[in-house]
Amino acid sequence: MTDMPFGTKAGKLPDAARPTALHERIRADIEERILSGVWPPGHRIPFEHELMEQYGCARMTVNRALSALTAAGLIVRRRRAGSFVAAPRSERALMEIQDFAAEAARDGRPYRHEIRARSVAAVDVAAAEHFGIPAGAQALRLDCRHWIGDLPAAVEDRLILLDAVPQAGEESFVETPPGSWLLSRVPWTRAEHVIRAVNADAALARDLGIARGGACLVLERRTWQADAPVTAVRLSYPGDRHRFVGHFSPSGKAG
Amino acid sequence: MTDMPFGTKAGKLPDAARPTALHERIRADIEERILSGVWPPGHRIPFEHELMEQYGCARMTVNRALSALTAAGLIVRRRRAGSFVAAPRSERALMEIQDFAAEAARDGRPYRHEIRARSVAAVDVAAAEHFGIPAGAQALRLDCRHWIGDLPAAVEDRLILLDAVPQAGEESFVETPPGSWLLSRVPWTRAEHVIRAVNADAALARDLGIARGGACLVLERRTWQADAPVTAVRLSYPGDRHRFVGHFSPSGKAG
DNA sequence: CTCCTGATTATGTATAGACAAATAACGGGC
DNA sequence: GCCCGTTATTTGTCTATACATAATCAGGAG
Repeated sequence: MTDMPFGTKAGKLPDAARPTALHERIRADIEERILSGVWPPGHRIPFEHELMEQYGCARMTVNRALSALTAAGLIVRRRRAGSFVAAPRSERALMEIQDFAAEAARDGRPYRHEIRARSVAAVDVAAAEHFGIPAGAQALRLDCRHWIGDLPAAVEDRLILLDAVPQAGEESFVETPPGSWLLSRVPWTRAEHVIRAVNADAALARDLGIARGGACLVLERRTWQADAPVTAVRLSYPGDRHRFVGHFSPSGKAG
Repeated sequence: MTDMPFGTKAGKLPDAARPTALHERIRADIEERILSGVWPPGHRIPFEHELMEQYGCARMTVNRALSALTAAGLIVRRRRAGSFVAAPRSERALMEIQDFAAEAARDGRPYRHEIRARSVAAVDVAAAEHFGIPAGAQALRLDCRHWIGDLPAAVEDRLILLDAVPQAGEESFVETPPGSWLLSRVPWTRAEHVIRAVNADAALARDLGIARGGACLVLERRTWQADAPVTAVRLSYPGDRHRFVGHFSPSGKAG
């Protein structure tokens, strides 16, 4: 290998558009395995030493790829121990707003949730319209209410696509609310949030314990894994008891 | 220098906590100059060659710092030309939601805004309370309304601190609404957003052309530049005509 | 004057080697 | 068995060098 010219490695594969730089390709390879779930959170990824041999390159090149993944928050590195797939980021900007347990803990008030309905069925036209996803696929539908202290904090109407998350079918969600459960188990590649304000109708007012017509925050979130929908949720909060807070800095990290 | 051990450079300054790694320090130094406005958008930062001499290190070390800044979107690099301070990011997650002109353009409807009040004064106790910033400093207070087509889209109540943005005192904001004006001129280091839902009182209902008690989205944003407040704004939107949309992907980039 | 070409220059990628720092694992002393 | 210091391993940082790539610029041909 000592005679091998530098820029000539990995000979140009006849493949389509691949990342041109080797460190980029290594990074993409690993990222793909993490996002696809092949390497779950906590999994130890190969040592720099091993990757270096696997790709036939210098350690600096591998290191560069892993540093990028570290910066992106996808892996965590520990000297002497190795590099590990990071726990799915829970606090990415708007993400944090559904972590009721954490919010309650900050205030020193007890948090709990109740599952009010749970069913497995194909996504019908009404549900598809409601959540903005295609109809037909098998999905778990959950109706859930969150409490902080003795006041309702939110009503949650959620769909979990069983194609993407088959193990959700076995889960009761009595111990862990569906949001946290998904957050800690399922990596996502894209998420979309919509925030609206609505006046509570009779049912919502009753469920949230507020006056009819009271202003409510509605958060709709849809999450994809490589263009396949994972989950869609509509969370309704009493407007006078809940606010969404986001911190930003130019580096992109949440505060 | 050939005999100089590697890790011993820059001898430990008696300073307080500084970034430990040199590439980290270079990155932080440059970031600071960009965010503080010393190097405005478009400014060419020193060549790797120059920085390398300035810090007495190898090019790889400088390159690493600049690569990080590129990944963060703070600089843009062009071969043969050099590295330049990037234009302020305009679409960072929630940031986009106030760009009425863009929103209107998407829909093909005309956008306009009106300045309903404009005054310069020291921040009094009531305003300090209202916006959550310290009282005392000289500030420009703006009351503004945004229209999309012939419907009111939002009411804006804003404070611009003249210590941080002195040139705002000379600006009428008739051509460019204050949000866009600030976004394109003033870099920020930290921003905080709060989103709430409220029932419109009589004044707000009148200004937005909605029924009294109608649900409204309220966005409060505060922006700092190195711990000094830059601007604070409260935007109120009709809940049935406005929604906040955010796209996220794991790499942290907005979609 | 225009178009093409080649030189120049700054960034992009990669190497091989070296030392530093942290820490998991091992082994000995009690 | 438990505590503690030593060792080995892995990541973190940096160097000095090399060649690749892209874009600008100057010069020459038409």
